[in-house]
Amino acid sequence: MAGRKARSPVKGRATIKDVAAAANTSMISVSRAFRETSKVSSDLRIRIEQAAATLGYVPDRAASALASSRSMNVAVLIPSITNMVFMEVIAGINDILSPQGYQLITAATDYSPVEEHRLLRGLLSFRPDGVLLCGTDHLPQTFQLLTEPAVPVVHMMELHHRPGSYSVGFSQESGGAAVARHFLERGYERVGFVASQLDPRTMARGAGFQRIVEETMRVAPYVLTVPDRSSIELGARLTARALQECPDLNALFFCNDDLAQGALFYCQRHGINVPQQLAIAGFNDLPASAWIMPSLSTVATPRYEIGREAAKMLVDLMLGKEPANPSLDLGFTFIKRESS
Amino acid sequence: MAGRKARSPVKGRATIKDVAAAANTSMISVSRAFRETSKVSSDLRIRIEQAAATLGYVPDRAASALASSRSMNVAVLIPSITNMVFMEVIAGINDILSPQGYQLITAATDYSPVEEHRLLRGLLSFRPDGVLLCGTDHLPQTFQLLTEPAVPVVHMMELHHRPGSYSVGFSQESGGAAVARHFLERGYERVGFVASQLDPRTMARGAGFQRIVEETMRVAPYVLTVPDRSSIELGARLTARALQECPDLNALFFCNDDLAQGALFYCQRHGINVPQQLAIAGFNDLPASAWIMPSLSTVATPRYEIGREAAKMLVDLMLGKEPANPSLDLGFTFIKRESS
DNA sequence: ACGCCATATGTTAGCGCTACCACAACGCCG
DNA sequence: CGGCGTTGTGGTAGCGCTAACATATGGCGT
Repeated sequence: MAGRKARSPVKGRATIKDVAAAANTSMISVSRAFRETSKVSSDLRIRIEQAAATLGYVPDRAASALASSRSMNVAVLIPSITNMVFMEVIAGINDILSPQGYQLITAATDYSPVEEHRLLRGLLSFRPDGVLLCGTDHLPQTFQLLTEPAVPVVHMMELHHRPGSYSVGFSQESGGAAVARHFLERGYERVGFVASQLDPRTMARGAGFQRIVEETMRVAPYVLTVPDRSSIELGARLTARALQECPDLNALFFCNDDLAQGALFYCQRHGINVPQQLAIAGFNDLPASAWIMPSLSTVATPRYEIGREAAKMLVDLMLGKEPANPSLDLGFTFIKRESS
Repeated sequence: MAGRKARSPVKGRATIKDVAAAANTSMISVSRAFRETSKVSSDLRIRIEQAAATLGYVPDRAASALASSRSMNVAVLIPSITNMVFMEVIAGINDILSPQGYQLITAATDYSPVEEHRLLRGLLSFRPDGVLLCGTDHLPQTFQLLTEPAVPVVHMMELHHRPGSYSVGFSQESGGAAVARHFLERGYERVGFVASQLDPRTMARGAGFQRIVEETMRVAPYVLTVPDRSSIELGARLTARALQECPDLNALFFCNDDLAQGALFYCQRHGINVPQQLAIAGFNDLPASAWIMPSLSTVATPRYEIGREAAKMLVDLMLGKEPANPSLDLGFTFIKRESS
C-alpha cells in the first residue's frame, strides 16, 4: 500500500528471503540448507524445508549462477534433433548429468559448422560449466569461443588425438573399412558407396571403405554422394540411381541405416534379390534393421555409451580432474545379417 | 597485484562494463544497443558492436533474467526423447520460438506424471516465460506449480476444453474411431486393439476404437495391453501373443506405428498374409510406414504443426495476448495403404 | 523568445542468490 | 584453565544486467 520502490510489485514467487523469514533464520542458512545439507543442523534444516514447502519456494538458477559463477548447465550441440542416433547420445548424456544436478541446454546445428558457431554463441550466454560437441571439425571461431575463458569441452562420435583435446567415440574410418573387408571376403567385387548428408563422419566412413577397396582391388569403388538429408525415401531413390548408373554392382554400402533401409524396400518392391543380386550394408544398427526383410548387415555403434562416457569425462573436467584417457575409443561392431 | 577484493580474479569473460569502457560509453547504452537497437544512435551502436566483437562479449542470460524478470526461456516437457513423434513436435516448437529469441529447456518425463512434476519443478528454476506440456492429464501439484505465480502454459497433442486452459492437438479418441470404422467398412469383423506404453493418449485411441466396434458390432473387440515401452520388437511379440490368444482375428489396430511395423515384420517372417489373413493398422504415420511391405495403413498426425501452433499460441500468451482459439484442433488423416 | 516534446544518453538501485568473513558456542587438549 | 580447533550461524558485499528515473540536447510551433 505505502509507496514501495519495488520494481516487481509482489509478483508472487517466493524468494530465499521469504523462506528465511518464515523459518525465522537467515538467508544464507536457507541457501546452505539446500546446497550443503551437512553444514546446517538437522533441526534448522527441517524448519527451512517446511517453510520452503509451504511457500512453494523454487530456487532461481539465474541468481544462483550469478552469485556462484557455476551455472550447473551443460551446453550440448548435435547435428539434428530428428535423427535417432543423436537422441540416443543425448539420452546417455542426460542419464549421467541429470543425477548430478546438471541441466542440458541443447541445440541442433543442422549439420552446419556456421550454424554451430552461431548456436554455441547463444548457448554460452547460459554460462555453461561444460560443452559437448559432435565431431571434431569446427570453425576456428568456434574453438576460439571456447578458449577465451576456457570452458571444458568434450567431442563426441569421433576421436580427436590433439593434446589438450578430449573426445569419446570410435573411428568412423575403420567402420567403413570393416564393411569393405566384409564385402570383399564374401566375394563381392563390384562394390559401391552411397552417401547423403555429407558431414565429416559420413565422409570418413566412405574414405575407410574406399581405402580398403582400392588397396585390395586396385580399383576405386563406385561412389554416389548427394548433400540431401538422409531418409528412407532418399535411400530408395539413390539405389535406383546407382543401379542405373552402374548396373553390374553387386554390393552397396550405405552411409547409414536410413538409406540402407530405403534400399532394401526399393529392392523388395522391384524384385531385386538381396543379397544374391545385390548385397547391402548400412551403418548404425537402428532398431528396424534387425527386423527388416532381409535383415540388414550394418555397423553397430555405441551411441548411448558415447553419451554416457562423454558426460563422465566432462564431469571430470568440470571438477578440474584430468580424465584417465583424453580420447576414449568405444569401438563398433560389424553385424553380419541376411542382406550381405 | 594489489590485494583486490574481487571474488573472481579476472576470470576472463568480458562484461557489459568492459564493453562500455572500450566503447567509451555507459553500461546502459551497451545494454540498449543489443536489446533496443533503435534507441541508440547508429554512431554509438557501431562503436559498441565493434568493442563487443573485439572483446568477444557474450551477454549473460542469468544476469539479464534477474534484472528484467524475463528469462526468454521456454520449458518443454515431453514423454520421451527417443520417440521420433515428440522430436518432430520439438522441431516445430523450436522453429517458431528460436527466431524470436527464446531458448527451449527440454526434459523427458518417461511417461510418468510424477516424474513430470519433479522435472517441472527443476525447469521452473529457469524462471521460464512459458511452459509447453504434452497431454492434458497432470498431477494436481503440477497444475499448482504453474498457478502460484501464473506461467503461461499450452498443452499439446490432446485437446483441453476447460476454460482458462490452452491446447493444440487433435482428438486421439476420434483417431482410434476412424481406424475402427475403416476396419468395419472393409468387412473385418474379428478386430483387436494392441497397445503398450499406456499413457492417456494411447488409451484414448483404444477407447475410440472400442466405442465404434461396440456400437456397430454389439461386441467388444479383442484387447491386448502391456505397460512396456513400444518398439518394433514388442510389436512382433504382441502379434504372436494376440494370434495365439485369439487365432481367428482378422484385423489388428496397434496404438502406434512402431508396434504395427513390428507386426508387419512378424507376419512377413511367419508367412502370414497381410491383409488377406490379417489386416494391420497403426498410428502416427512414421516415415518407414509408407515403404514397408505391405505398406502400413495408419493415422497421420500433424506433429510438426502441433509444435508450431502451440509455440505460436504460447508466444501470444507470453505477450499477454489472448489466442484466437484456446483449443486448436489440427485434426488427423487416416491413410489407407496395403496392410488393410 | 518561450515552453514543450522527442531523442539520446547517463545515474542509481536493485533482481535473488552465494562467497567471504566474522563470531558465538562448545568441546578437548596439555 | 587458557588456547585452539570445530561446528553452527549470520552480516555484508557484489555477481552482470536492466527498470526507472534523471539529465542533456535539439527542433518546433506560437
